[in-house]
Amino acid sequence: MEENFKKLRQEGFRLTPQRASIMKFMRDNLSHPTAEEIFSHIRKEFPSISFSTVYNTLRTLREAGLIRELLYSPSRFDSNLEDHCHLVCIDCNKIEDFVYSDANRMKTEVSYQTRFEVESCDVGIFGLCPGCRDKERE
Amino acid sequence: MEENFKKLRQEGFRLTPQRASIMKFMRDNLSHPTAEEIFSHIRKEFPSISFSTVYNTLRTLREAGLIRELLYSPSRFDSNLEDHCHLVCIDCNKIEDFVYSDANRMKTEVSYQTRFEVESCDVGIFGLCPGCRDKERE
DNA sequence: CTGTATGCAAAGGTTTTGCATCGGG
DNA sequence: CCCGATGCAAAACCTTTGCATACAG
Repeated sequence: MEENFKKLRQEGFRLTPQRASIMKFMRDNLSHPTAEEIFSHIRKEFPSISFSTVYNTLRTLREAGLIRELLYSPSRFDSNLEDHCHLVCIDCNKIEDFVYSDANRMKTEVSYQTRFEVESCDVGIFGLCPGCRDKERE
Repeated sequence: MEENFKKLRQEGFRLTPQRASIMKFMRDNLSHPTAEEIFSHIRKEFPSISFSTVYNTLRTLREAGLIRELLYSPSRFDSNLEDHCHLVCIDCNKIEDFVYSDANRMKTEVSYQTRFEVESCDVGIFGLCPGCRDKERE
């Protein structure tokens, strides 16, 4: 935890009590909470905290590389029902397909090792598409 | 395409010109369009089409099993920065982790075979968690 | 002290819903 | 013909932004 506080400061952000509380909650919580869930929990300790502080803090933590966000918004629609990877550009938001032959093996592994009933899967690979990568280097 | 029309009807939905047009657009379009992009395109053919028809149609096509939707909303936050799978329950929306050892190999494969600069990945496996699976069978 | 973070309210963007009318089967 | 689909408007939901105040460094 101290390490995370240090990293936050190294990235040029201040360590406020609200931020520390959210960071602790995230560390102790494996359930991938939504902003709403985080807000509800933190409010017990900081009754006056606002939604915007929660959102701002989450963005800050994301920018400091301390958390990741699972997000597709707006949602996207795909008529390709075969399991395949999506190469998602974090800059221009374009999505390309990438055929990944092991998708089925992965699903089988989950079915085999857990009691989860697998229906479909989506592999998102996030990064920079060739165009945006070149732009970034200019 | 005829096959898709047939399946739509088999699932108990009507085939309207608007739906047929959206289905054709989805089939010809590999770019994972958003509802807004679909709306803009379909409006050229049906100037009077409304956003709600687009959304309703997309839900219908999803329910008929003709398209899939890439969506996490509201977004979720994860302090586990290691690459891992998420088992997402499509009924109760809970997310569990599943360690998938091949995540790195997958990223390497993408780096190797494409000019995409990989930063992170997220493997979503969708289905029913044990609890909801049992509930469904009652 | 200085400038960033907070809290509030308001706006922005995305998706859903209610309802009268239309039209597919 | 009937019931589901459309189109419109309004609401609901999720997230971001602007601004005055508070407080971390």
